[in-house]
Amino acid sequence: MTDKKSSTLALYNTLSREKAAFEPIDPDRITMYVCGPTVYNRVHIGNARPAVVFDTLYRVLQNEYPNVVYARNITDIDDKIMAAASDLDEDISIVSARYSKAYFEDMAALNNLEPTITPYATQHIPEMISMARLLIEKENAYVADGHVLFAVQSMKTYGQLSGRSLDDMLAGARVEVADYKRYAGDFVLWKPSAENEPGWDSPWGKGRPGWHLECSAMTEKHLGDTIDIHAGGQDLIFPHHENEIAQSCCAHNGKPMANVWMHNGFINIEGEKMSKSLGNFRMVNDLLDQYPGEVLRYVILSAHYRSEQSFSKDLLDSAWRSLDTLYGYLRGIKGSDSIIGMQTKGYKALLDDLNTPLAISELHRLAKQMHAATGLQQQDLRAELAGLGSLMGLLQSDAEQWFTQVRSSADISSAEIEGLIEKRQRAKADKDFAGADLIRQDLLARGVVLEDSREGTKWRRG
RNA sequence: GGCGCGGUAGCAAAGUGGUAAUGCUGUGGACUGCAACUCCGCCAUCGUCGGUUCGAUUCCGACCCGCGCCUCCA
Repeated sequence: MTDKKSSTLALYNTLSREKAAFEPIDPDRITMYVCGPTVYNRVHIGNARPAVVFDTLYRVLQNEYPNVVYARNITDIDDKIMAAASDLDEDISIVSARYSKAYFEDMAALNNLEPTITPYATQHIPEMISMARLLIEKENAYVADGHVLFAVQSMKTYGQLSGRSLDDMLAGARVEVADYKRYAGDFVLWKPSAENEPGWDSPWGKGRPGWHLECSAMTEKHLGDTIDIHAGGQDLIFPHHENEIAQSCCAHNGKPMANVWMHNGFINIEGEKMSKSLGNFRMVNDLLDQYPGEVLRYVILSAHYRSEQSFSKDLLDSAWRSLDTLYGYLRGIKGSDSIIGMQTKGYKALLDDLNTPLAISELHRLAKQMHAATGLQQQDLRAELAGLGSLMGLLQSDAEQWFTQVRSSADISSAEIEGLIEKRQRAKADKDFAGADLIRQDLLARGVVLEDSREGTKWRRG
């Protein structure tokens, strides 16, 4: 942190379609908003990508600036949650509480830091109502049939983020034209709730907010009218972010909602987008039964965030082996220092629009170099490796634990393993190699790999 | 139909106007009682065809192929 900054953070901005140097509105208070989950189910690995990617950005920003305010919301009122609640015959608040808790657990398992603020939609209903009201006053919105609708034609620049004209948008076949809409592209700010549906009193009767309004209201309240960075998955560009911009910009007299808009690519399964409708999604918690969270994180960070990313069992296994190699180097070298070298190739890679694949290659380079070095130099390299890893949420576990941690209740205990290793040691001393090999094979069959070295026998669960 | 992204070794994945990082896999060897780990080495001319250039995978154009968005969606 004492290094003087020589490089600058450059980020690709969806709005301008180019990479540009990041210029904070207020260097003493960086503001970032990332769209969080709608909590009606467990999340899949595709939902985890933005969380991991922008968590990494959060870490880099924290290293660059003294005060970073990172908000990631929970959408806890939505028709899908209502549907899930009705299926389960539970109150909507029970469903959303269960799945928001599950989300936090999954995100923590992936080594994501907790955001500074986690706003809940249902706790911001008054703010949403007042924003909808303001938009009606400014004639950007109108009331029709119990709904409040945003009139997209009232905003000249509507469509800028996604690069579409109004005509283009309507050319698509999927626009549902409700008869109360003045214009087919208008979207809902507030909609009426039936007696048996959750709702809040409003000037337009009992109802609930539209999805887009939630994020605009929460961003305004916690971060301000114009924020530094707003991020999410590519599929949010249109309509979600486009509509957020429309709402916030019109409510704030034309001020931009965010200076930088960032969007991560999708995760593909066999060349196709992972999605709930295709049924090819992998739930994070299911994967966590089989892989350490760090392996999932490594996979996510091994591709650039804007690219689409392949996902398969082979990749998970390969990532696991890569981490084993890295932790293997770390295993024999004690030390707890962590230094972030701001002039290093790895750090510069992260500053360059989060080039995590390049930064990971630096992790490997540093680890090898550390392995070959001795003494003080080795300690320095170890600290640098830990420091670069810390920016990506990698390599922060204890190396010994990484290899020996029990992963399932069916695992053989560490004490038993060590007992067998001792027995094998005696067999080897007696030149009973057949007996020694038998023990080794037995352990291998039970998921334990032995590694002999001058310092003795190391083992790992593999 | 409109808008956008991509095609780099077996699998992934960076990158650059001057003959292509890194990881996993495979493979030859060293180490080892044998293995495992580790170490040394090997394995691609960057979708196709043209153009610009002394020189292009990297710039331009055309074409082929794949993928995404167009109000459920990270």
